[in-house]
Amino acid sequence: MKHHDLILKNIAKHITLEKEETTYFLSLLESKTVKSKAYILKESESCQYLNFVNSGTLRAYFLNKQGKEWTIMFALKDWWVTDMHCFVKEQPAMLNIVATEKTEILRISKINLDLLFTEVPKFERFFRILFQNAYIREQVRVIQNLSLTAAERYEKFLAKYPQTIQQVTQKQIASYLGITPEFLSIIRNRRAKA
Amino acid sequence: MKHHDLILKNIAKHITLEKEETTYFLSLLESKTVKSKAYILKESESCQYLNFVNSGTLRAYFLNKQGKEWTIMFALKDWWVTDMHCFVKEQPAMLNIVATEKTEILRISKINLDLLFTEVPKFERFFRILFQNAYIREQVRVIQNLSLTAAERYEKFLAKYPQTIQQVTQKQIASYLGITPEFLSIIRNRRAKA
DNA sequence: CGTCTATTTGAATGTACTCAAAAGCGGTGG
DNA sequence: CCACCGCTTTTGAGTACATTCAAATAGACG
Repeated sequence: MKHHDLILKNIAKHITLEKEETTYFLSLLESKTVKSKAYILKESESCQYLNFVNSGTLRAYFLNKQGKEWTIMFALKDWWVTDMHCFVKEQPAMLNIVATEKTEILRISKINLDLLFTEVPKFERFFRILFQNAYIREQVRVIQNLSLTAAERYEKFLAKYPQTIQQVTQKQIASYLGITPEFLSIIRNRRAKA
Repeated sequence: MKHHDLILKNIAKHITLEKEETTYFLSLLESKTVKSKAYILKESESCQYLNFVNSGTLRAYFLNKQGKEWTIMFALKDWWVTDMHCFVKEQPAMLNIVATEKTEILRISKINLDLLFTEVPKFERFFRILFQNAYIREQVRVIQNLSLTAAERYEKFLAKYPQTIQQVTQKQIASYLGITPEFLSIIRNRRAKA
């Protein structure tokens, strides 16, 4: 499988590119290999890139004032991820993004993305649909966080993410669910008995 | 102030329209007055419209299996609102949308919106930016729901929404914050003392 | 093998909920 | 215009869900 196949497939879900548009698009991308536990973004840094996960897994998290981690998302293969707020508004990052295993990304800088929108306006459509879906997903998560117990949220998590989610610790899952690792341990224990 | 001034200003925040594009866009809109407590969308109905609030306030909420309401958003003047999931995927609505006071909306059907994207591709850009911002806002809400206590979330709510938010009851605010009305009452009581 | 971190377990505590009842408030009809 | 009805808000007691802190155990990695 070639380097760019996955991202081109991802894009083909929503728009159809001409050959020269494809070439142009690919020319704007940078490829990068990220070691397990290496960061591609740290809080307070500038957030210049929108990242596509070609293989591996990234985890984006937020550190609150008490120094606790809250996981915003696990970005698996075929996902897009960045600190969107800071990428868009060109402000220092609030999120940290770290690889939970060896990960290959393709990334595009804000400058190049703006260029892309100008040169190939079709991409406005692509990202319109991408953000539309992202918005819907976050809204569903808000509803679930409001209306479900921790145990129910854990079930949803298991249903949503494949078991293949490598190297993700329970501590990290707990921080995604909004609970302590100790309490997740209790939930898992009860669950195993039932 | 003319009927369409607000929505045109809203759009002008992100894209610039030619005169005939403006005319065409306006021709796709329907205007509608909604009485206080009237619904513009009910669960299981088809969700055909994307709505712009010209004046007044709408409230979108979700009913869970136990029959409890969870408020997804208060859409004030100058906001866009619909059950996005069902609008996009053309599925029965999961949300209810109701006017908390007399409200004027401008709405566009899915068919007309698709037409608009074809005829005036600039609107892809407009909605790309709109959804991008919506996504960022929901993500912030997720972070806050995870990492803040109910009392802290209430403070954020007060800071975010103007006092002018009419006719909104504490019960509804509680359902937005993810707590019971009883507990919001306690929070307000403690707050008044401090 | 030793070290470091993750996970489990338990006791004590805090946050938020349920249920019930009283008080407040707004709208409607007589 | 007032009385009543229905809904919202408040208050309180008892409870459940989830956290904190501490200590023991298990796993991962160099």
